[in-house]
Amino acid sequence: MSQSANGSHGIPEATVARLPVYLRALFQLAENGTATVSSEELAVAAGVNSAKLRKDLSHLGSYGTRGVGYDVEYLVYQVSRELGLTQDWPVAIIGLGNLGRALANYGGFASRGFRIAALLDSDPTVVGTRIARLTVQHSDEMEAVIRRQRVSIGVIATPAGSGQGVCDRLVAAGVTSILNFAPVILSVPDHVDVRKVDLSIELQILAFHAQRKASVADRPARPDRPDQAVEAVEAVGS
Amino acid sequence: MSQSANGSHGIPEATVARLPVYLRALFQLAENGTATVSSEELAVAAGVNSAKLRKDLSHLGSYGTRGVGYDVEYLVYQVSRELGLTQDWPVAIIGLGNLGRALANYGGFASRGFRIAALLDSDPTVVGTRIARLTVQHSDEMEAVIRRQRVSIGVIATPAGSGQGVCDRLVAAGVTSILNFAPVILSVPDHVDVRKVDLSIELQILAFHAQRKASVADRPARPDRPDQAVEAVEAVGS
DNA sequence: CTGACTTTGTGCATGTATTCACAAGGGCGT
DNA sequence: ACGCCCTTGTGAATACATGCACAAAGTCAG
Repeated sequence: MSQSANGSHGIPEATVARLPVYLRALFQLAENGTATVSSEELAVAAGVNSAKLRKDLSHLGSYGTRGVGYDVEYLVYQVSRELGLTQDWPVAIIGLGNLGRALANYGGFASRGFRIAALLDSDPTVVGTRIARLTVQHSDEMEAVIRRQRVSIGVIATPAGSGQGVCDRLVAAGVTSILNFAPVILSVPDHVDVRKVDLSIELQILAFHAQRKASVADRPARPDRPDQAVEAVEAVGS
Repeated sequence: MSQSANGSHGIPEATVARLPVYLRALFQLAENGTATVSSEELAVAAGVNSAKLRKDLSHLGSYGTRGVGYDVEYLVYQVSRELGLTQDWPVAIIGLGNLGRALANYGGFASRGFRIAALLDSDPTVVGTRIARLTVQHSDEMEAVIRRQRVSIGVIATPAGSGQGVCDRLVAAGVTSILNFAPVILSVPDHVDVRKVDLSIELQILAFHAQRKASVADRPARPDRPDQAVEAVEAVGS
């Protein structure tokens, strides 16, 4: 076959970011007992354009059947494999405040290859407590725990102030994938991947669009309130 | 005409997504007492290329001074205003499981114009409890509460199964901005904005890159394990 | 007042992503 | 066995985003 596309470094970033969405839609279909799905149906379920979906899937290989569609189970396997979900990814969560606890208890976390292997915190009143069947260990043990458990993904759920420090120690201990929930911009060496999840940023983006909608709807003028100055400094830390 | 850019619908989406990051960097600088900042410095603090930063800011207007840089306080105000943060955005959180509670207690949430105005849940054992100075109300009250509090942004923190239903009710009650934490693809009318925050998706993206790194480092062959089939259906619900 | 120096704002080239539209390919009924 | 019909996979067109490189515009020293 004309195997071209699927090569080992050929998948665009935008496509990678959508594969998990497709995977979720596929699981839903499988749950419903659907055996076969067309690009159009899957695209609707995933909330994207069908041409985009087909092009995305074509980067993994030619797994559809013309005139029929895609076999759901087979496609689930191919996408999972491409994303690396057929192997085990031990995850460590650092910081067990409200958010860290929520993450530790979140069911969907553990599924699909991700396994919470360690919980770490520096607060002595939290260390030693059990959360989601694991005992919280002290941050001093970070390096040892990471090596022992072969942790490959670190989740930072600390206050902003500790974010960079924790990140540096994770990197030093050999972690090369980091998911950051702390509202701080992390700097890391090139070989380390960081993804951030930041609800404050998402809210601000929503506010931008909401403001636009409001100013269009009401009246094209007076979108702001010039009399009320913004309060200058807002602590970014915990 | 030189003034062109700043028009009422001229800001690219990619730029909007970065403005909150710049804002955070600016707050940090202001906290340090920095009065003026160059595009290069700000770019480093925000983790982007300086040309990109300048182009982004140029979409809001010409707020820098050549040879000097940007006045931090003034830029904070301009970016805040552009994002709509100079006005009040009442937020309702629906679903007060681990995640909802973490969000309600999250300090950074309340700052910068966002104000938690209501907490809603359908579980009778949760309704009536107080979280972060607010009493949890029953979901049945959703429409009334949203109108009374003039809620404009809804945060969905329910299990996946309830996500679409809650979303529909929010939309029906007039909410046009939704932040979705439930692992489900929401479908909404065109005039409604949805942003999703999905840690499982972020982890999968990290896994993809980690896998690539591993297979490049180890040996260019054998990136997959053909003997170990993927376990087929994984419930997506809570 | 002048000229050297700094940093912005932006034209242009390049790269990446999306979407259209259709030929290529495969199933299925007859 | 054949041809119709459906859906994939992809070339080509378009739209969007990034980054270089520099002229325009300001500061500041003397």
